[in-house]
Amino acid sequence: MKIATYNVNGVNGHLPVLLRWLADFQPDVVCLQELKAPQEKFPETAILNAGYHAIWHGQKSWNGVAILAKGQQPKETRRGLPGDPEDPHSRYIEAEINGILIGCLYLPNGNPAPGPKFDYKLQWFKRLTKYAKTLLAREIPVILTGDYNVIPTEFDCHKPSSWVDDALFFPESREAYRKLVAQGWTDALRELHPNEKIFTYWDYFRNAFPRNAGIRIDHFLLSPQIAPQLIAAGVDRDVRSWDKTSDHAPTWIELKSKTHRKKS
DNA sequence: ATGCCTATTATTAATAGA
Repeated sequence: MKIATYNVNGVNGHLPVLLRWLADFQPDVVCLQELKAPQEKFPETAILNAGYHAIWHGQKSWNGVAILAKGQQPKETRRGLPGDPEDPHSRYIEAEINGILIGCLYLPNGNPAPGPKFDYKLQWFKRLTKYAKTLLAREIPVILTGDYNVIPTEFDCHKPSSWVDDALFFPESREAYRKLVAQGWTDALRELHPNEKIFTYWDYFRNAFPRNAGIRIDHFLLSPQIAPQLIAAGVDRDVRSWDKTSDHAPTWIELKSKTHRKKS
């Protein structure tokens, strides 16, 4: 079972790239962020024609998240994080698929930092961390994936010195991520590739992709009830080189199916 | 130190992204 996360940076603006990638890669589940489309402008028909059923939470201009499942309807279990009913941003949606609870999140960017946007980022992080703890307490297979907008360590970026004034790399952001993972989550890509430079985002600026000046900010966190099934993880870097592409690349994991697990 | 580039919304400039 292949599960991917992809910050599309405009689901309509980059629809051709999304459809081409879906056709090539054939993931079973996809979490999308930055739809940048209101609820009624989600390209449901095009995605259905590609073989995927979807749930989504749109928003005009910014944010927006979706979960796609190949050949089946995702069973929605939540939209919006608990803790602030007034929060107007569409940044969290959750579904049950094949007995796995999948949370798709788009954590706030937080720039410029410090400032009110950074405060919002840390507040949102707190809500996520609190909610994540309740998920772990249920002792079920859970995957929290998406654009965390956090560079976890110096090793997760091309040149740490150029990110020190950025909300993605602020000590508070990294500490919040560290605390979240320390609840008992497995950072899937780092787990399987502890010594590899892995990037999921490259600036449109500065010729960043050809220079491989990237950062790792799209993450998969696995609960202990699903982590043992992790068999592969990676980034579809090629997609970042396509014409009219997002500044993120699709990031994915592969899980052993339960029936196979019993054999090994 | 700053802007670089790109998408969206709304009119050619502002805002946000990271």
